[in-house]
Amino acid sequence: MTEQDIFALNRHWPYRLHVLATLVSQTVATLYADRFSITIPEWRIIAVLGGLDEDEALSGTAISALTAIDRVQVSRAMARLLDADLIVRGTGQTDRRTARVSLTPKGRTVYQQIVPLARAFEAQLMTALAPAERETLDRLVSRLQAQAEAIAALPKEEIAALIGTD
Amino acid sequence: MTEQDIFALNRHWPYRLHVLATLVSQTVATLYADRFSITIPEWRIIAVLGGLDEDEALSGTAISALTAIDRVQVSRAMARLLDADLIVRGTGQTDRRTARVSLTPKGRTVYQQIVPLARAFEAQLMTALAPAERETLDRLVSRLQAQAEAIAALPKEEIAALIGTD
DNA sequence: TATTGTTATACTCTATAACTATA
DNA sequence: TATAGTTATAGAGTATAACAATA
Repeated sequence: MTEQDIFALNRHWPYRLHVLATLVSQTVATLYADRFSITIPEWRIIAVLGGLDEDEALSGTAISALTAIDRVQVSRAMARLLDADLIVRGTGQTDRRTARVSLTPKGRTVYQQIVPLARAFEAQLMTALAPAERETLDRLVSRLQAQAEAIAALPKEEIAALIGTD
Repeated sequence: MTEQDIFALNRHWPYRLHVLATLVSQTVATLYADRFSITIPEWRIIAVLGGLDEDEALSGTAISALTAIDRVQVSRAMARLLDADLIVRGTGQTDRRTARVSLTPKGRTVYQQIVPLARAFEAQLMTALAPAERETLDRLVSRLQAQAEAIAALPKEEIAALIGTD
């Protein structure tokens, strides 16, 4: 077996992306859990609700799309947030199947406290890169994300054909 | 609330990294599950064992370090791999606490089949970037990884001090 | 019939602690 | 006492399916 035939896991992009994202998520998750007793999915829901005007609200489906959390998990995270009195939910006026979810005053307070924390953590992480490098990373990661979405959207047989192993 | 005070989740690096890594992992996980009935942690263990010479072996602790999977999860993934007859484990000769884990012939066959699949998938993903851009991404992500590790290694109080919110 | 959302099930991940065997 | 590894427990993530209410 020659040198280049050995598979180096730590040079493999799916692995590297997972290790980095997991380390970042876990560090942030610990911060949020310690200070606000909320999980990452709960934080993401608060984050999208916090951007709304006072009279606005989102449905579960909209929250799912905006947070990349699936419907079932949104439903469960919302149950916890309701229990903690951080969100309220009403019923859609025209379509009574849809929920109208928004932050309570208590939820808004958490939002206002957690956003500076999220930004400060991100700033600390990104000190590793110069501003121009951050823009480069932004561009490259956006293209990778688009490619990953394109591959994931294919039927399984087409993925198999694409990677030439069927 | 002015425009820039609104927190945009989809511009937040911890979120972006997580979404990308998760999408990639899930797509790959489905491929591996369909063809080899193995999970991502199992694949990673096979990947590091596959790089060994015939007479070499790794301990559980070494596997844990090389795969970024914690001891407990390594133990459980190894139990599944033993059950599937993909690995064997002996006992260290000098230190009988340590395991000596290596691939079975069947495990080596899986390794030889799955590595081209992993490489082909990665190649498809990385078609989004030109070779020079891949090198740039490599460099930037390595620096981010180092910074994330540096932050995660700090005691909680120091992280709090670092992000100036205590 | 299709969609919104909840509930059920099952498996994996993650973290912690307790435990054993050995050093 | 410390380390390698396993087992137990519990909370959270993930995927699927079934279901109720509504459209």
